[in-house]
Order: sequence, then structure tokens, then C-alpha cells
Amino acid sequence: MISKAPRGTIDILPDKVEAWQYIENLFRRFCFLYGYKEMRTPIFEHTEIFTRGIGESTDIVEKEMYTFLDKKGRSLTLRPEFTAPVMRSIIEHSLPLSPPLKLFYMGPIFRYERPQQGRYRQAHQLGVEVLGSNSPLLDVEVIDLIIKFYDSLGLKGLSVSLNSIGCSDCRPSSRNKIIDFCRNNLDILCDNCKNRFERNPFRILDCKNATCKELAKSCPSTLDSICSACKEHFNTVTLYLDKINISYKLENSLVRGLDYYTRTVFEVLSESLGAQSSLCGGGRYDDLIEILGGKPSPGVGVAAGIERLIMVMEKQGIPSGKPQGLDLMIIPLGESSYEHAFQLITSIRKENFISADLNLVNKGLKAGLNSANKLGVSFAIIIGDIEIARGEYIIRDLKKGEQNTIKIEDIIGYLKKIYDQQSVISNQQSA
RNA sequence: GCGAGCGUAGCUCAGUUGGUUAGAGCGCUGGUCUGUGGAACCAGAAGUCGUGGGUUCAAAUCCCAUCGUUCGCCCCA
Repeated sequence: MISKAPRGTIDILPDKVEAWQYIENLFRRFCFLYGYKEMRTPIFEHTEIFTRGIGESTDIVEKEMYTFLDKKGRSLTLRPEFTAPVMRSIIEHSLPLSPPLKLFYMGPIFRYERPQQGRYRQAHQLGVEVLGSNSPLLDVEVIDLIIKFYDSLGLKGLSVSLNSIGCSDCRPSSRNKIIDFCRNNLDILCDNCKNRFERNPFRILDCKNATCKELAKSCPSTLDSICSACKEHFNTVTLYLDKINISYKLENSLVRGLDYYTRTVFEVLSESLGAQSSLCGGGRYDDLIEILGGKPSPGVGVAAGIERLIMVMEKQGIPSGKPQGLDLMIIPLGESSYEHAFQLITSIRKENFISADLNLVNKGLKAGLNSANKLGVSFAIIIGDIEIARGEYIIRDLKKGEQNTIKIEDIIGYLKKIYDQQSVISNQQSA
């Protein structure tokens, strides 16, 4: 079926685009307020960026990547996430990391997964990254930024899950503690976890199987086995989250599926979503730049799904952007008026102050006003033989249902006056 | 990748134990109204019943396959 978008992809139709722009614009505004600058990277990268960055044994790399060979036989992959490509770009251009480099991004990502609500093969993310500082206050800043962004959109029922998974020094030992503990209980673990035991024992903590869950409760938690430096870092994070009144839940089972995370990991969940309840996720990645071949430098970031965000807003009945109607529609009555109408719209458009369109359907005044109405038009200018003969066009206020005639040469001045007054009013309202 | 549900007009859906020509609301087009919109009334257009095969005198309805979608698992945004 060629008349259908590919599986797991959606079209964003004109009436939905306003919600997207509203969200994107608000996020840009927030990032600007927090001192972040936008960065754009290619939609595809060398496959190795992801296999090395995200980790060979992660689900994303193992089975979810859109990987292909180009005509020269290079292995390329549509980006399944932003962090690794952003690091690659920082390394490639030797961007200075002092003072800390604060970046934000938005755009599509691709993962070959089984689609369901809130999970698509092409999804969109927005997010931020901070490089060059290991200050725990930046962990807090990133969480604060995304929470404030959600708050200002009006989202309700959010919860923050927080954990620390330690650094390259202490992670092996907490890993060993889990392995030792599970080795004695290997026979009661589910098949999936037996597999995890070999590859990523941390994930056993996150299993939903009842017996594994029970076992995980008595399993040594990462928070108990991280080193003192990690412990102190984490304490500072929670201290400052408390200071700015961001509530969170310590979640021993939160380990995340990307290998590059160190120390702080977090997620924001919404109660309005189903199984795919994670609105955004992030954390610290102090080894990633080095893994990708750059000079060692710490980093922290967050990535949020736009589709899921819109889904929550729709479920909670949050309006997203006002529908933008046309300011003006010119309705010529019959082809004898076309030249006059065309000249008028050309000079109005040249002034560049209102949105204006010309109705060329030529089905009479009633139909013209009807379609203007459907498009949410504020003013209509009606031009027929009578108006041309008098040198005065009718200008009709479609919201008020009133009209009068204006001399042709006065029309632009008249409209400017109206729209000047309107912008003064809206400025006062927003101040 | 695994399990389950669903797929009828542009949209939301009805369609009986298989039985004549598959319906409604909204939307769309036209008319009442020949140069004045939003309302009302009237009329009209629009469907390979997801697709392909099978059972049957007869399939939107039952069976199989396939595609899409939804829910759960897995994983994540």
C-alpha cells in the first residue's frame, strides 16, 4: 500500500503543526533563558558513533537501528538518539568546553521497534546537553529546566525518578555485588534475567517478573555500593533538588538502557500515559566523549519525546497554540474585478504587516464569505463593479458583522490603523 | 521479536443466528437566498466493507494468510 505512511510513522497535518510549533518555540525560549544554544547535527551518522557510544549490547544497537550501506559501502545509521552525535560534533570541531558548553537540539530520531501508542519508528525529541563540568548543580539545572518547561505547558501528574549508578571506578564493584547475589539465585530468575545476568546485570533490578522483583528488593542497590565521591555528588544533587522544591522518587531499579550513563540517572513519568509512561530521560555521562575519541570531559543531559508530550497535553485537555486565522480575504465579484483585486492584494502583501489572501473561486459573494469564515478570516474586502465605479471598496469586519466603504487609496492606511491598535492592546494584555 | 483485540464513507460509528440494492451523525457540494458568512430546512455526491485466498446457493458477518493499528511483554522518548 503505497498511499500510506510507512509503519510507525505519522503525518503532522496543518491543524496539528501549530501544537508542534508552540512546543518547539516554548522550548527554544526556555533554553535561551537558561543560557543554552541550539545545535543541529545530521540525521544519519557513521554507525560506529552509536555502536561505540550507546553500547554494543544495548537493545537500541542490537535490534533497533536503521542501518544501511551507502553507494560507497559505508555503514550509516539514522540517529536513534542525539547525545552521541552531539558529542561527535563537539569532538570534530573542537568546541571549547570551558566555560561549560550548553547546547540544545530538537528533531526526529529513528528506532526500528514494534509501534504502539507513544512509540513510533520515527519519533521526535528535544533535549539539552552540558559539557565540561562535573558540578552536580548542572544535573539539577537540567532536571529543573525540563520540569519548568513541562510546568509552563501546564502538565499535571508528573513524577521524577532518580538514581545514581556510580562511575567507572565503583560501577564494577556494584556490578559484582549484584552478580554475586544473583549467582546464588540464578535458578529462580526468569529467562530474560538469566540472559541479563551475563550481559547487563543492572537490568535485573528493573525486571517486572514477580519473583525477580521480589529478589531485587533484597539485592544490593547501586546507591549502597557506589563510591564516596559518587555518593557525595548524588547527595548534592538531592540537596539542591530539595532546595528548589523539585520532588523526586529514589528509584533503585532505574538503570536506563544506554551504556554511557554514569552517576545521576533520571526519568520524568506521566500518569496520563500507558505503558510508555516515560516523558523524558537523562543523566550524566562522564566517559562518553572519551569513548568516542575526544579528550575526557564530563557531561549531563536530558532527552524528551515530543509525541508523548503532545499526547499528555491532549489527554489533559491542555490547549496548544491558538489557531491562526487569516487577517484578510479579498473577494472579487466576477472576473471583471480580478485585476483590481490582484493589484490590491499585491500592494497589501508588499506592506508585509498582515496575512492576506485572494478568493479566486468566483462562485459569488455568499460562497466567498463562507470560505472566508471557514478560514477564520478577520476582515473581508469586497470588490464588485459598483465598488470599482465608485472608487470605494467594501471592507467587512467578519467578527463583528459590520462593514463600511473605504476609498481605494485609503485602504492600507485604514488596515494599518486597525492592526496597530490591536497590537497595542495585545501588548498591554501580555505585560 | 512474543501474546491479545480491532480494521465498514473524509471523520466518529451502527450493521441481528451468514440472507435482497450496506446505513446514521458530523463534514463536504448544491438549493431555499441572482451582491452579504456563521443558523435552519431540503437535496446530492461519496464505500474495491484493509488486502488476498477459502467455506457456502449466499460473506461486512465464518475460516486461513497478509498488511495496518491498538493493548500488554521487551525496551524506551
